[in-house]
Amino acid sequence: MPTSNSDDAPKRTIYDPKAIEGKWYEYWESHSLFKATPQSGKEPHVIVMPPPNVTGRLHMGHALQDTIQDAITRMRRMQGFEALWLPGMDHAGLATQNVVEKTLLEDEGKDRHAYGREAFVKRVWEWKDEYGDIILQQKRRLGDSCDWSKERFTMDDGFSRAVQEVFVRLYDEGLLYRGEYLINWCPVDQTALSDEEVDNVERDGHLWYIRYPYANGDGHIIIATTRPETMLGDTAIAVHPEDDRYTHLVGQKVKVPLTDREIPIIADEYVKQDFGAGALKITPGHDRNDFEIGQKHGLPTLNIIDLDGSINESGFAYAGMDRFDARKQIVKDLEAQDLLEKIEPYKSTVPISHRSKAIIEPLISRQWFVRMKPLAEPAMAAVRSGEIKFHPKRWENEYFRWLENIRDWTISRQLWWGHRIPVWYYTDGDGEIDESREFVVSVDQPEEGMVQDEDVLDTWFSSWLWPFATLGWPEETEDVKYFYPGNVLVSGYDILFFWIARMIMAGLHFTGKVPYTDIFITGMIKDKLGRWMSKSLGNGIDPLDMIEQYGADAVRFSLTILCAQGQDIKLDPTKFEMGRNFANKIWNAFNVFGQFMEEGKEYRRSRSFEELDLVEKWMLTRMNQTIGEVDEHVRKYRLNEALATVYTLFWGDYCDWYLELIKPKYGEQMEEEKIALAAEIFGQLLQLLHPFMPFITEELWWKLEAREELDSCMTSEWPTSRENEISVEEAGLFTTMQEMITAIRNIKSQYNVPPGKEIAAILNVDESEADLSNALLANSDYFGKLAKVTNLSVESGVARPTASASAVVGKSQIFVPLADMIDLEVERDRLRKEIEQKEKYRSGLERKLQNEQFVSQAPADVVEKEKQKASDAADELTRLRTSLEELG
RNA sequence: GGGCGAUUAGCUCAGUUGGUUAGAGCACCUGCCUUACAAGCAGGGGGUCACUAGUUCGAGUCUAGUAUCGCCCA
Repeated sequence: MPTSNSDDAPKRTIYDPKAIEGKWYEYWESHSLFKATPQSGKEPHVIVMPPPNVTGRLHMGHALQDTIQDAITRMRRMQGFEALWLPGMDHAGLATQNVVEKTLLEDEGKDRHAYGREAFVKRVWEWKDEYGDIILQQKRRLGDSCDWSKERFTMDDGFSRAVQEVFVRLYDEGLLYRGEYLINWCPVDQTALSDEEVDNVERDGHLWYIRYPYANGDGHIIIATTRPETMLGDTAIAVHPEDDRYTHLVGQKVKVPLTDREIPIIADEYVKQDFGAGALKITPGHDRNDFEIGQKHGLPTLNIIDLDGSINESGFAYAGMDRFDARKQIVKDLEAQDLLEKIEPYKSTVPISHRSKAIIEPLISRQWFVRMKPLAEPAMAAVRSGEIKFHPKRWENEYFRWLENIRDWTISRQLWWGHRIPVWYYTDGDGEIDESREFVVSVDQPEEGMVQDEDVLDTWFSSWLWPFATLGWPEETEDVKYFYPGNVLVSGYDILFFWIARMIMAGLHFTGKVPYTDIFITGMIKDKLGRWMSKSLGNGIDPLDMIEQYGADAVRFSLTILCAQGQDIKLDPTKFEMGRNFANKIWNAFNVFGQFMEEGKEYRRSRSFEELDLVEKWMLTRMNQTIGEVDEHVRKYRLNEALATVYTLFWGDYCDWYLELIKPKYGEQMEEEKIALAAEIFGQLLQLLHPFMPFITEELWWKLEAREELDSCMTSEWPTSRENEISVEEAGLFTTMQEMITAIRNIKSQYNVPPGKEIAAILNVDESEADLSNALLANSDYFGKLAKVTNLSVESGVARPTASASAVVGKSQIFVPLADMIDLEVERDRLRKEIEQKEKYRSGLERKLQNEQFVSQAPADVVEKEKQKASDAADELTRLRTSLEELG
């Protein structure tokens, strides 16, 4: 009876990322290995990190983008660049103010007004100091190799100065103005917003058809509206100038129901004749299109909605009511007066605040604006000329479309947390602003007694300066001179307009240079059903949980391999198993030779390339070919391809074939020469993997040989392809042997021969292939190790032994004698199936070659290749048929 | 309404300038605890590349159109 003894059970070795990740991050950071200095004498490579919100927590989008930025940075560093990845945070005006306000309300029951501005801002700073760098700590868990000594915050002193100087400069240049225009007002956050902060969403609503009675006589005109409450602010009815139904009415007046006002009927081509009843009410005070029509026709503009979203004192009976309550009441009153023609269900587009999700109220307000057209022109030119390239390229279209239709930017915000607008007003005796005197635009207070504008600037008005203000601009610092302009920006398409486009404008306008030459636009991370991850859906995947569960390297590996050409990523936590399994594979692969290494001993290969074994030459050839491929993929920003290439090399070639062949039998020692080469190649693989999987590669780097303080895989020199260690011919011989071994394994599997069972095999090699014969004879042990062929004979012109299975590889035949195990019918089926397949393949090629146009028009090398394939296939078919005949 | 993207194996996705018999991971089937790894090894099955037409010697790849899904802008 077989007994099981737990002591005999194989020892399980599983890679434990937690045991090493913290240690190496601490090592890198404490030894200042992430630091970049202008004095290095090297060529700089610069990436500025998109600054996360100070209130933010690490999410999968950060994890993806940081992984990419870090991989590029680490690779460039290894390639000899002075690689700077500059980190920092954004003060995120509204978000931060909201967070602190909420905390104050919960803890102390006070709102910010109870505190007062100065005290409140002080509280926000205290909050920032306490919680503000959580996300940056989280980024360290990912392995981000940024230069923390250069960390910046958009509200720190130097940065604030830069923001205010930019304001003054734009004002002096006539690119910044104050004025009363229709803006997006958020009644919840009580501030103006830029167009980019407003989402237009389709909602189920209604179309109300309302009768406006003629002022002089009977009858009425019917208009259709989605917002009946705004009728209180109507200043005209518009019809299309060519609409026969209405042209005779133009110039007449109608009564605005529920008010005492009369308004004219005007003609404007903007009106769509087939929409509603073909007549449109015009409310210049609360609709952007109506505002433009109003301007055009010189209509008065009535403001009927207050900043809190309620109807103001101009609203007759509805004054004081919330805008949506007023809508209900107005509809009810219209109905009562028989002025409501009908109600239709209607999908209308409603403007929503991106942040608060409240319905935006367009209203007239005095704000500060940036004139964007003059800034947009050079920004477009920089991309059009190719000076800046988008990856993938298609985002250029989106960029152009936005810039071509750009509108002025509302930059003032009615908040307390942010950069105070550097504008000063004279006051009268009571301390009130004296509007009769011109304001002064200045960073510093121009005169005693003047008061500063109450408003602050849009957060993006500071972050658009990020690529250079972080380096000390407007001062001409060493950092600015050396590190600016940068190289690559990595970001998601969600902030293409908010940030990326504006940074290009700012860079060109203020420094005269593009801020970077390449923009890598990533896809967005979605849940496995393709939905955005959100708190409300509860479908988010926390990167820190994933790091905890699978390790940072695994998370980075999976995110990189999934990140293809800007496509969104549908993420499922099980995807990280891919990375975890690979890390475990790497870990265990080291043990194959690592277990034989003596501590402190140096292993250096003494054999030249020519003296190596066939499999070693093959492995080095594969290695040296692949390094170039990896570089090429990275150059084209195909990081997924680069990583997949190394993955295949490591797992498919190094582990599955090379290590399997060089590892010693149980109980035997491994030769030092074998260890030396295995370690040499392993080291290069670690280097190629390091940018993607920094922790495990660093750990194993130190196990590979004795290192000195300050050594690191991350600062080691990136491997280059050694052309003199490539032998295509010998690698080809090995590849043929791989095919033969696979064929034998296949036969064993088909005949249910246990993989471990020892067998014999006969290789019938064509006389023309002496190199192959020699290689097989010299390396017959490969067959023993990988297919348990203990008795291999290599011959020419032999016939098939009876009771054997066969296979064809190139010009060679393989016979595997299987004694009484052979089932002739099974073997015939195998061969017939293969002949059928091969014949189909061959006839396809023949057809192609018989096509005269192919032969005459296709490139010669393609035709030659096809001919070779056809003749190879014909050879193989002959051998397969012979085998079948020999079976009888 | 305008623009963009996607549609490839059961699932999730790669596929570069048009040129091997279209690949990977997971899942599935068979056999393996073979002393690095069962988070593994070996072998295998599985595809009308959404559809239609075109360009071409040759199309997953280029062009036009259709369908479905998604995103952005108005």
